Amino acid sequence: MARSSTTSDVFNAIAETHRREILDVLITGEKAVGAIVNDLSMSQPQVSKHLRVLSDVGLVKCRRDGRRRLYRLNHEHLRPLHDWLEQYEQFWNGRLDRMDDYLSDLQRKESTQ
Amino acid sequence: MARSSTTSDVFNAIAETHRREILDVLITGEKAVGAIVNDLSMSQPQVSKHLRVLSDVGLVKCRRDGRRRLYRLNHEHLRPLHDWLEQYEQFWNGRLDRMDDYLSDLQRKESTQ
DNA sequence: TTGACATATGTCGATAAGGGAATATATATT
DNA sequence: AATATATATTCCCTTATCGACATATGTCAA
Repeated sequence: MARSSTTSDVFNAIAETHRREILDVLITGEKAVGAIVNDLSMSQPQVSKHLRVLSDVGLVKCRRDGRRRLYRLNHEHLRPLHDWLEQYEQFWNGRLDRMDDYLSDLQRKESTQ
Repeated sequence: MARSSTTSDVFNAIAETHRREILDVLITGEKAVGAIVNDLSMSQPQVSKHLRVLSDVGLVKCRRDGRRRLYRLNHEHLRPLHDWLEQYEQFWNGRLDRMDDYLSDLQRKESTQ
């Protein structure tokens, strides 16, 4: 068996540097494919295909505007990643992380009330 | 060019379900390869190979103990993931997330003092 | 309608992944 | 020394990736 498909889940989808770059570009807001092509140095077909993958896993939504297609982030679908990562956050150091711990505790307490 | 190698960075390393499972098992603490093989339903060579990948990207550390090898998490190396994800956290909803925002603000303020 | 523009899709080649089975290596035991 | 145990490595196979290039699809404008 080969590696699991990039469209199988968010983890595989964001494993690609270029796809993360596309998401990063979309943070600033809705963008047409051409705009993304300009921002990053990628061919148009390349961008379209990566957008397809991102779309398949739900990380991105599309809207037509004339002959252009405007893509935007669909942040909620990064949840699985966030949730998985959260298990490990307690181990990190530094001020912000101690804060995170505090938050987790807080949430834990709330959820048992 | 094909997809970038799993050993190239953390993102690719954790794209594999089995590798995430291994990490999850190691959350409880140091474990020998055999123990991991027992916990998950994977062959020993399979586990060893995945451990190799995880080790290459630094997500896991190894220690010898007789003829066994004890593996443990190396949480800090999940940082890149955490940092990348953080950009998107502001968009999420719910109580905990509003808390996260609050924390980010707090840190931002502190860093500019 | 014809042509320009924006985007999507298909094909091909090179590369590498992940699993299975077999085997190598290292360490302990007798 | 011989054997058993624990783990790593190698080889082979099937499959999917990503990028390049070419082409199809869809939409607007004259």
